[in-house]
Amino acid sequence: MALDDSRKSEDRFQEMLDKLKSLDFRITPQRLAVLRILAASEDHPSAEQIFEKVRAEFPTTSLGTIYKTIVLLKGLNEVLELGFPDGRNRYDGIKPFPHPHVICTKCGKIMDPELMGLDELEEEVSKKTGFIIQNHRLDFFGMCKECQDAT
Amino acid sequence: MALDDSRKSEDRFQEMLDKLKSLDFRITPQRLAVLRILAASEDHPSAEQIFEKVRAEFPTTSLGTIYKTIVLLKGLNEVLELGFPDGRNRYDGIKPFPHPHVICTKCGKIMDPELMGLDELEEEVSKKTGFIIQNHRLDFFGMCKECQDAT
DNA sequence: GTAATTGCAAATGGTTTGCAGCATC
DNA sequence: GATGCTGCAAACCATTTGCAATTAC
Repeated sequence: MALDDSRKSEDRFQEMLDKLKSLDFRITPQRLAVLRILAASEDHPSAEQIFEKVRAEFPTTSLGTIYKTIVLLKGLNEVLELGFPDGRNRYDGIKPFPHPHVICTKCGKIMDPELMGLDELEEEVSKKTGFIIQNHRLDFFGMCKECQDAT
Repeated sequence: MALDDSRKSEDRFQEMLDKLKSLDFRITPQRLAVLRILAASEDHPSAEQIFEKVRAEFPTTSLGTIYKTIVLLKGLNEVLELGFPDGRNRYDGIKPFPHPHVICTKCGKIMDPELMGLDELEEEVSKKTGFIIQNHRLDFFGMCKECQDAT
């Protein structure tokens, strides 16, 4: 991880921690571990993956606590849940707002491409349908460079 | 339903039926019922909703058979599955290819807005990430006109 | 001290699976 | 008549829930 990334991760961790403190939620070692991992994970980890990492530094933690912490952070808009119908949900604590994703259907890698023009699309949809749009989700599915080369 | 819609629905039904026949799948009353309902449903029904409608005309049908038929049609690219992480999946047998959806978070209504420029977006993503894109999913979430007025 | 949080275990629920009997071709 | 399909019931499995014990404040 580059110095710049490590700096961003720390900032993001502090941001989430401040939010929890300001709302009088209790700061437990388990929650701190989840925050630290979410702030440092560029790879959109699953609940299970977060669990394994938390366990490494705090072995008594249970999976239920991971889920409860995620629910809490979702409610505070501090983590973005990428729900998938096969039940393998993934989480993004770095950019906890809607943004497009590119997902490798072979290895499961998830990346964030930078795309313009989504806000305009949202406005177009609103005009054409009369909906008040609150949220969106845009996923592209395909095969990543590494998996292509591995063929 | 307008005459035009009823005509389209019949065409679509025939299209799916022909596909099943050409591939030597057996034509059962249950399958015919599912095809007819999918071809006529603009509202992106759930498996349960398809089940209820099939049951109305063919009471011994089981939910398992509905799911098996859906799996079959998915494999033939004759139905689009809109999977949701809460397990309430919805199906589109009329336009069985990726297209954007607008979803009412209050009443569950799903509409198809006509949007341009998605193919270009797909190409942009491919260039920027090196992925070969095979598929995509674009959902907008919000509140429909009727639910706004009901407030 | 007390109210929130944890850890454990059981429940949830849409979908999938296995299999015996039945219907299609 | 052989094979594929149906109906039933059990299994699946990530997530949620209930509750007694523990911990942050």
